[in-house]
Amino acid sequence: MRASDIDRVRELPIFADVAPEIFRVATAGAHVQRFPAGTMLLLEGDPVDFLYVLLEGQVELHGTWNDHDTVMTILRPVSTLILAAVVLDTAALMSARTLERCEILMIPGDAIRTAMRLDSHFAMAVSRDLAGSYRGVVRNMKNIKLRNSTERLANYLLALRAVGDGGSIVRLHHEKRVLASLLGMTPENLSRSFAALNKCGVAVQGSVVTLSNIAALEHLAKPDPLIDNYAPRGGEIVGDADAEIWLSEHGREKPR
Amino acid sequence: MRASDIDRVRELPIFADVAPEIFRVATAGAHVQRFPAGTMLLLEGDPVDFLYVLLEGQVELHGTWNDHDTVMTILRPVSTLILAAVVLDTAALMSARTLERCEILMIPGDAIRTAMRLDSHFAMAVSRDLAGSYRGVVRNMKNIKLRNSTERLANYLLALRAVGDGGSIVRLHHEKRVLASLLGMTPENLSRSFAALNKCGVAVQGSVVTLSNIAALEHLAKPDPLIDNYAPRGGEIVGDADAEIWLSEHGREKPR
DNA sequence: GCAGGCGTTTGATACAAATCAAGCCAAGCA
DNA sequence: TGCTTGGCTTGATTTGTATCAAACGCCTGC
Repeated sequence: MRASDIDRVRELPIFADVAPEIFRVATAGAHVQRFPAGTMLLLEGDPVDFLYVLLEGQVELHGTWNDHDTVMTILRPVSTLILAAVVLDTAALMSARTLERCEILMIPGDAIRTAMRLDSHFAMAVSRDLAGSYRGVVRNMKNIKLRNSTERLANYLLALRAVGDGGSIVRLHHEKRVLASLLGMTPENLSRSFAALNKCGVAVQGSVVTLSNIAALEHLAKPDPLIDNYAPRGGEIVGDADAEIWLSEHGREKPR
Repeated sequence: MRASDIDRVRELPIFADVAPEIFRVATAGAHVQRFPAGTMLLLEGDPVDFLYVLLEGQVELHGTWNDHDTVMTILRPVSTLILAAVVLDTAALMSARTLERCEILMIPGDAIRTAMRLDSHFAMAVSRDLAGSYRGVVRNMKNIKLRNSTERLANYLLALRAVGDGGSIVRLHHEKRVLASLLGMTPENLSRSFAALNKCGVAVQGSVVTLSNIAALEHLAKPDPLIDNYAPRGGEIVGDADAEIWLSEHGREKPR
């Protein structure tokens, strides 16, 4: 591994508190690898030998059943992939595919488990990462079970705005068919949901979306801090445990 | 805490490998409490001060939004509740309610976090529990996004059979309206889904379900080890990492 | 420039699920 | 016994979503 890579890895949340010698154990046999867009990194059901850490690019996790498939989440840097499977030393439940050119750190699963055994701080960091991921899926599940597709889209747009510059113009990060699957609908219905949001001041042109009436959009979307992982709840001070928040396409919470 | 309670707690997966002095730290200030059926243990958004360990009874975790609510999972002994929130020291994303009389061990969150810092084996056990929970929700999510309601019911019945005695008669563990919400449908549609499964040999009488044509039911359900957490995949030997499996109403995987 | 391909949009239709409204049934109780 | 209650079922209807089909726009490669 190159020195510049080591520096970047050092900054990952899961390695923040780790002693130097443990860091060496954890990253023993680790290497950074580059993948082109559209690469299948991992198929669901595969045994997992490496922990993947996404340093650059976007990766989609998706699931398949009976000739259907659905995008479960989309990860952006810096995120771990399949940490749960590594911790349990078991098969992956989701497939992973690069959506664009990616740079990924691959760490042998054994090294991760050994480092956890040797350093409680590292094991705690892993726990925090997993706890954040767990809560991410729970939020996602509430989103799917409690809202209809237009409401999900509206909240997605508001979340995009919140993690961006907060202006009234947001850019979609993915192809619409990918976004549709992530939001649990068909591409056709994503189109129609966008059309339905016209009356809330939403205008789409390619991947650029203009939100000209945030109040109306919020009235329809009814964003909720227990589902949508952004922005502190009304008037609270930022800085406490849960106010520091981070979004990865309705993905996971940021472990502290 | 009574000596008999201590013995039971000792057997919990997360305390299996823990040194005696750490066990004492972790359970400092812990106590067992009994709750009647229908008790709200925790409201979503509440700060979480205790880790709950369900020793007896059933607890439902549910989420709310905009006057709707949905059952996210149902836990049976022995399970931890809201471990993720305890690890991150943050607010709960789901409400918890007892479905029947329950016996619950309550451990101060501070004690858990301290014990994790002191003992890497305990921190690893927490990681495994969280990893199992994470994978449980992922399975649940795939179930919801990839299957229609009748398919979900069919798989639920097969899962019940698998964790039971494997006979052709299974007992539903919950009221039908709770089951309906858990499976992501209305009570009315649960009725209709049961009716639709008649042609696969499914007959319902109250909470007793007779499955007289497993082959037909499986043909419709198409159970998948990457969604339905029971039974080893075809012909594999039980005993390896993931074959030892355990179901809690499509809940979580058993941490080893 | 033009042809082809692919992602997207639009419309028509079919299907699935939620909702609304009765009615049923068994348990609890006066 | 008769009454009420709550959970469950059944039917009619509406709403939401998927599917099918066609057309459009855009980019690419020839």
